[in-house]
Amino acid sequence: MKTDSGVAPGTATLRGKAAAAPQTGRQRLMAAALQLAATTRSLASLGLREVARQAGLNPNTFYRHFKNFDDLGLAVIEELAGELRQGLRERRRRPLGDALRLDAAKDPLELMRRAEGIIQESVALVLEFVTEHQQAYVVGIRELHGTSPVLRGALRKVFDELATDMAEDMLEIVPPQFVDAQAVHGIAAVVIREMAFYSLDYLEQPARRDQIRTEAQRFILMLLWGGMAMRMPQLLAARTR
Amino acid sequence: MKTDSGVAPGTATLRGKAAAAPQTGRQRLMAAALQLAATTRSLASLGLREVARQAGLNPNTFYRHFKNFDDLGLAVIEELAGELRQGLRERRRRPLGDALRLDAAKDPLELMRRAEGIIQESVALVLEFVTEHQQAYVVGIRELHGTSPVLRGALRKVFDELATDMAEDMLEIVPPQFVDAQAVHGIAAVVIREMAFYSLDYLEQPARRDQIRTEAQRFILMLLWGGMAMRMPQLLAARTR
DNA sequence: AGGCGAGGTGTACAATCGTCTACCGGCAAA
DNA sequence: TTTGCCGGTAGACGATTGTACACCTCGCCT
Repeated sequence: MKTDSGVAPGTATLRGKAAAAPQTGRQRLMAAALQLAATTRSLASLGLREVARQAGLNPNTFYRHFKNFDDLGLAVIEELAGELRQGLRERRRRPLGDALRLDAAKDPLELMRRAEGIIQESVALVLEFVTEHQQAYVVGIRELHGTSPVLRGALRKVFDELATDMAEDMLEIVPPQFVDAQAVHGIAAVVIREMAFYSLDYLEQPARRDQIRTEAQRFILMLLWGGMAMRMPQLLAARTR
Repeated sequence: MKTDSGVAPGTATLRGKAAAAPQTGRQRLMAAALQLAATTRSLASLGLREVARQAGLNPNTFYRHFKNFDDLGLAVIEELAGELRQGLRERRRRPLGDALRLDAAKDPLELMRRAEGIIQESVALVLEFVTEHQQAYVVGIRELHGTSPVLRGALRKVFDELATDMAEDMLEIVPPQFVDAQAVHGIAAVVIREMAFYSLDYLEQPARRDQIRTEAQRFILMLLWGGMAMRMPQLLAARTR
């Protein structure tokens, strides 16, 4: 393995053979970087030649498409963020028929009982999505605390958008007179972040998956209870007064 | 800057001059690694020569003390974890006189009102401690999601110990009949993790410090409310039934 | 007095890195 | 038809890396 072009030198003349992957060079580089980052090391610390080798391309080709490594990172994030956001939105919409919408007129206890079911499905959906996009998720979380301020900023924005989406959906489910609208966004942000943690565990410890799932559900439910209780402390006080 | 020994070649004959830092070589290497990791890049991706240069030592000296980079990382983590845990414990004990202990006989509303004050102090203490150990904290969080399974495991254990400490203290403050003991540990774990996030923001955005502080306080309080509400749902239901 | 191991230094080497310059095939616009 | 550009390759450069081998010098133990 002395040559730089690694797996398949693929001189231009042989390119036509077995073209099972009609990917453009740019996509191949991004995929290679993602795979390497997920298994080997941090995105920012990848080698230019390393990525090119993994992609089966000449090191110089990298320059044609990206100038920095931050540039590549941003492209990867942008692509994956779009996919993730859209995917989550689609799935989260699906199981919520009108039958599941919580009636504002019901009492809090009944509300929470039904919220429990909805949360159960939502958590399952997120975890399912995560397993399908394992690489992207691991790298995303890694880079969220990484060394590149550019990537960190981009990822923070992505997470914030996800939180906004989730808050929006939560407000559709739980009527606003039970929880503070601003608090809902805060809850969503925390949930998104914590789900990242749970997801890592979920991916790495397949044996504990059920336990992690119920743990995540309990946590979200607790946050919801907390939001309600803070909004209506008199409910808690009602009994002792 | 062509030489490897960087700042001060410090040949053995000149060593005596201005020995303001009586550090052993091992400590110097660890300090150098920490500083580089905090400012430059991930701990695992540091260069052997780079660290030695920063420490003002010969590259080969590294081998005398550590074999892997994981080895160095573990040493750094171990040292800092002890310091952090002890520091936090000391400080958390200080402001809690008997006067602040919450009486189990009081009603939940009064309990939460007083818990608010305690949380306020606790958050302030953590953030103060974080500002003092900025480097260690940043690196710790970075490496918690890093590429080295060894370091990740070690850091996870550290965070878990911190959570256990916090849970212990919480149970001293909030009587167990108001919250589930197991849930308290869960709350503490989440709080520790989230405080890590808040701390990063706190360090990076000095202008928003006050806002971040109150946000963290609100979050913890909400979790506490949630824990109580889950323990005693009949309190919430009491009003509407 | 002698041995010896721990901590430190210097030199050397192969490998890899990022980057520069030059070359080439196809394809689209002129 | 020619021109120009886009995506790809080849080769070479100096710099930096991890590691191996050899040497030195304390302090401690016997």
